[in-house]
Amino acid sequence: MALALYNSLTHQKEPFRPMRPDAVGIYACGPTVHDFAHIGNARMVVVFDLLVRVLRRAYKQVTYVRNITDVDDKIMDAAKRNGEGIAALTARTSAAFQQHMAALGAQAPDVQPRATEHIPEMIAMIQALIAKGHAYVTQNTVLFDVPFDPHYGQLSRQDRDGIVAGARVDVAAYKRDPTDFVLWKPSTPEQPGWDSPWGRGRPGWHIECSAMAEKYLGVTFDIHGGGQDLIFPHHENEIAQSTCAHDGAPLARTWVHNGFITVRGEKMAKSVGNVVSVSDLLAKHDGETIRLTLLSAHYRQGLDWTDEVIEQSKKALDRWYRAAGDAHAGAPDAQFLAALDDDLNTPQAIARLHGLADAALAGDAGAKAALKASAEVMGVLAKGGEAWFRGDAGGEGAEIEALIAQRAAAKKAKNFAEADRIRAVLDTRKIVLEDSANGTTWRRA
RNA sequence: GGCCAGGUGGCGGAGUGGCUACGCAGCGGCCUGCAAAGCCGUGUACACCGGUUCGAAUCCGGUCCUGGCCUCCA
Repeated sequence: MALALYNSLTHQKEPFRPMRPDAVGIYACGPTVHDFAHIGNARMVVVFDLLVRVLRRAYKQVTYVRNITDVDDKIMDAAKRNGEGIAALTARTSAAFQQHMAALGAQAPDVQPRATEHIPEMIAMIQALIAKGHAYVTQNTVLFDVPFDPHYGQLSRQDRDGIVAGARVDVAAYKRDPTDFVLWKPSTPEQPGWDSPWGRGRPGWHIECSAMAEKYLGVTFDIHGGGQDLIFPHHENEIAQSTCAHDGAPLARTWVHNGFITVRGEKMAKSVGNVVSVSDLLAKHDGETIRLTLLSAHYRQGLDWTDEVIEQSKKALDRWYRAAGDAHAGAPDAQFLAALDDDLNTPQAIARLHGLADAALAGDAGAKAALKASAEVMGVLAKGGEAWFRGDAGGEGAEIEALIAQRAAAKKAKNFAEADRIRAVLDTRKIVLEDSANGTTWRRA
């Protein structure tokens, strides 16, 4: 079965057909590195990581570009608050981002362009837009002329009147039309800035993605995506800039947007004070558990982040590791792959993994190998069973084995009170014992 | 107000015009010295009201409710 994806541009699920037979270009809007990544950033990363893994199985050459926005007002504010230079801040936060996403099993994109390293490309695109009459200069600011673009609003299905009517922000006086948006704006001497035909300044938010996508993927490419909040205005404006700069050539053929995460039923926001950071989660949970939780709901649905859903994912992984932890990966299961091909239907794919685990636990070696291989396509079950259940702490091992031996002796002597006491002691240390015909093994809870 | 998603059993969460989703929790049992793990069995679901149909939770119309976006946002 071939891959089908829901295209937010057409509002329907479509068979995916790349522009070239063996090569796919995909661009995802990455983080603005003003702070450490939160679980919402992570969902986008994990969803697109999975999409890229699925694409790589089907196409020889997949080019995955995910940008890093390292010039932005929030970054300037954060740097000021921390008494830290902007370069130091973005170096620190983007390094942490790489680390945290790797811990979630996300492979690095092929290209991770930074906005600050592509200023000339942005200036060139802005100049082209001015030359074609799609942008105008006023007060050292360059603005995109929205009413001049008849196709504006096709992605978000908003017309100009609706945008104006719903506006929550005061319209800057220098705009010809309330919907016009900034391509370039002046910087004060203490703000980061670059020389340009319009004076020293910095780019607007949207132009970086248009310029960098063109540089690395060409004028028109296969897939563009990000969180669904980016549909408007960010992606709408990208489409406007790119298509107008490229004489009507579309920016991307398929648009993929992932849903939002709520935290215990509430919107996750700084103002609510419930932002869940990836680094905090990694301190308490294995990256695979977090990854599976992020994939436990379909990517376009909302996902409510609670301790219960994390616990469920942990239990699922325990079971799968028990069923196939040390197996050699075989070929991934066909039903599993079909579920992913169907617009990344991870809940159905996960259901299939449970079925394979049942068969594997019943002694089916083929199911065991298929479980291992299938789960690895999803980016989980990649460790050995030993590593999963016991972790790296080797120093404790000998001591635990000694206690297990003491308990075995007590059991042999029918001294069950002593045997249970030893088990209880280990239990307080979150060590669980499992007796079987072949002896006793231990694992961390 | 405009645009877009949704409302499924105690919870999480797919799907479908007629056939058990799946998982977690619960309950009963097997196994076990007792547990853990594993295994077997087990329950009430498709927001509401109409309509189409042999048959709808699934299609159509209406109602109610929830969430997101409407120039900071993954």
